[in-house]
Amino acid sequence: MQRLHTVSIVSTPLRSLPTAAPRASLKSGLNKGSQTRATILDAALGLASQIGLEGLSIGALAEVTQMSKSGVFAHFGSREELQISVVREYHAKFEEEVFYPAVREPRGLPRLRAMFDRWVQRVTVEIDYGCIYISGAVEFDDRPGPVRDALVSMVRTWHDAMERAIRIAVEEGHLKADADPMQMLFEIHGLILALHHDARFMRNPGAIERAHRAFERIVAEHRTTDAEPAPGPASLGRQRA
Amino acid sequence: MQRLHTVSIVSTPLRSLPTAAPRASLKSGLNKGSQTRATILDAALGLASQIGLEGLSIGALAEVTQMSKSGVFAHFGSREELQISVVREYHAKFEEEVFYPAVREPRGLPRLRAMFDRWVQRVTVEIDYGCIYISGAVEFDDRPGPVRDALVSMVRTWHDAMERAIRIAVEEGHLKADADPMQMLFEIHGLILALHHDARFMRNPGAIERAHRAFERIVAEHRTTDAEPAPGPASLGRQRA
DNA sequence: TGCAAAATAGAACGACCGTTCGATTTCAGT
DNA sequence: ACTGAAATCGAACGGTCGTTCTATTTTGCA
Repeated sequence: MQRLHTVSIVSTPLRSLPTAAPRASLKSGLNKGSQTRATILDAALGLASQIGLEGLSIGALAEVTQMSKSGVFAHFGSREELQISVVREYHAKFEEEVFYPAVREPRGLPRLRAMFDRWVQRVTVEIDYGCIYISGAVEFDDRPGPVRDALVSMVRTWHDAMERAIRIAVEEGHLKADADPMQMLFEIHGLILALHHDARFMRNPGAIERAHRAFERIVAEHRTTDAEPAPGPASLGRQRA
Repeated sequence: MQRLHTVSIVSTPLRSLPTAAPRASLKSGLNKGSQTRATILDAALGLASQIGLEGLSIGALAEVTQMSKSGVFAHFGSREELQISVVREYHAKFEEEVFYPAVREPRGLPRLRAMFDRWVQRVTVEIDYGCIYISGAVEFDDRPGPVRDALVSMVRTWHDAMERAIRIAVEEGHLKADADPMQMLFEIHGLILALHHDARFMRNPGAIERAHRAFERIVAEHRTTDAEPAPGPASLGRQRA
């Protein structure tokens, strides 16, 4: 029993167990076991983001990884545990690509902007990959159980981090004191969801630009006069198309 | 081979047949057949909005409607056709509850506001019911086929109607001439998605108020000085909690 | 009222699902 | 190199799925 993967992004109930608790080798930490487990998990991530967490099947996963069904199964003990592991894996990837780089930016507007930019990237880079937070939220919105709980917990963690970034931008004097962080988060999150919808489902081009424009409008509305300069039109083309 | 399904809400290819075209009885138009078909469809609608279009199973549907599997099946000919029928049924309900009443409001801002208000209601009244447009978009965003096509077509139809309402508000002089209807639609749609997410998945109270506040902010930003009066705080409590 | 047609039931199908279990192979520490 | 443990396989299970077929009941018009 050792604790692996936390929920991180700070400030969440924390707590976790490795589900199956393999007798870890003392050094490298990479048994043959955890190695193939990682391989499976990676394949599962891709598969789940295409057909959804509910669509994830052990049989399909076995085929993709060239293993036997029981071989795959043994690593997780149950389908549900596999789903939860996938959620955790996605969360880890999300942190690595969105949160950690952004939090290294200076406090206030720059950090907030970095968070949004990277969030947008994550949602659109996965234009053929799918955001598990979003698809999972829809799949499990009235399907109680551990998978839903895991999803809610991790989405909330990320939202909290985002809200904190907004709050800091107020503290730093970049945003007006009467800005409502929860309201701003609500609206910004809406932009991400609309982007996901328009880009992935409707296949409308130009959704990325619209999301950025809307974000800048929201920021502009709450910005103090002495805040750091607007990003200018250059920032619209900043991210790789 | 006959061509079926309309899209309606005006201005779309139009055309329709009842999917299976039963030899209709000349008067009431309600065979025993189409009667039970309607019953099944109603149950399917409820079931699909809980577990999703993909989760819809003929067996479960048979159990709910107290029929045999083959009895249910016979009405649609295939699971896929059942799914498409459900989508169409939802579309019809959506039109009836959102579009038609709103389009009876005066052109311009009042109509636009009515559309949004009713849209919000539709998404939140179904707080234990689920919006098939939203869940379907996520389920089928990379699952090509007739179901996806039907979904896209109907969502696009509604979005077009909404965009037209915005454009009319500009023509009527309620919104500034430089307002960008597609951009506004993008942002407003984001509010609906965020509302759905926060209310249904995160179970955050206050999402409805936040959606309305954000909408008013968007409108205020583009409103001309001589437009009709702002709705005042009363409108926030207007819809049944 | 009678009778064809429509609607429904019931059983069976092959396919895939998650899961269990015992046998077998591969790994890692000595 | 040996050996116990970990990892993997292969077959089988009961269950549900969508679908097909044939029989039976119900319906609606003459």
